[in-house]
Amino acid sequence: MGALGQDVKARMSDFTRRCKEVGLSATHQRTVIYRVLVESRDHPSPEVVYERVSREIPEISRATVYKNIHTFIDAGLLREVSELHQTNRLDANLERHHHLICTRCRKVVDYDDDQLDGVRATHTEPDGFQVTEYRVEIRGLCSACRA
Amino acid sequence: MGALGQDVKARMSDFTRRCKEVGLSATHQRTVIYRVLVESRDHPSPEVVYERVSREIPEISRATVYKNIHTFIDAGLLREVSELHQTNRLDANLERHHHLICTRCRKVVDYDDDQLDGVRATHTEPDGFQVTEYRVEIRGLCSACRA
DNA sequence: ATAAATGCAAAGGATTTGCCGTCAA
DNA sequence: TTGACGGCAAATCCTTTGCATTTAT
Repeated sequence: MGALGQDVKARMSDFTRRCKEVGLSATHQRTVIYRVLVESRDHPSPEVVYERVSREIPEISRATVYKNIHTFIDAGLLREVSELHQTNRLDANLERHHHLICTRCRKVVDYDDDQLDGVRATHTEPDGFQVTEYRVEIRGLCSACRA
Repeated sequence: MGALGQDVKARMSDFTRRCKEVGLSATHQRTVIYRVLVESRDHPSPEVVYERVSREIPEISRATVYKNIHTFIDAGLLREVSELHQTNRLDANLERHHHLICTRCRKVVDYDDDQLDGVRATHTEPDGFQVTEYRVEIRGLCSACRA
């Protein structure tokens, strides 16, 4: 078993433990969905997760996949790459700037900070990417949602 | 006219100029859509843009708003806050890390970099936000899309 | 028994597409 | 008079919801 295998094993026992902590039953469906997620390195969409899980559980429904993705996110077992996926959000400000994003109400506020403008990766061409821009996303709760 | 007003004026002439450059007619609809975007500080969704534009042009259709948003993005007149809004993208890696995002094919790759982990805003509570996390998004073209 | 979890199908929301009419070069 | 643009409606894609059934405790 290679390094990834070890990792999957460790994360699956985290999964089991966390399920107990929050009172979730680790059903067969949930276990397979979570394992597929842990084994995926490509940040799959729910549809892709559904496809992959379907190979092991052909009868599974999309609803189960979607519901459990939410369940895992609520339990802190899973994250979204972007919280802004429900609808497009537009920005006519073409100057270099960053964003404050409220993870609760999805408010987005521009944030200018020279210090952040200087952010650079250590590696010049990370993973073969031709980098065009570094953007810092500052996540948290806006003043209204903190209250 | 306040500072924002000046800004809107300047950006609208950028708009007109850029339209000429790329051979787009600056129709009434386009001009109003773009002005609404420039005047909006809340990073609106296409639906919200449609509502705001509708006040001035009640007959406008959503299709026109959506089509022109794409047109503006292609022309470099407008940006998306997140390129990952068409579908959710999941991440079971709970360790602190950052992302490389290909703006063409939407590939997302994890990126670990101690240097980026140290990124902090200059202001302790920017805009009243209670910050929980700083994430750096490195945008560019992946090796496949560069080719 | 009781609550939680699944699956199906329908509904809902966001976005895109096809098509046709109109307008300007 | 040709191509670009706008508007309508249908289609599509993604996601959620309601409800009946099953499963676990």
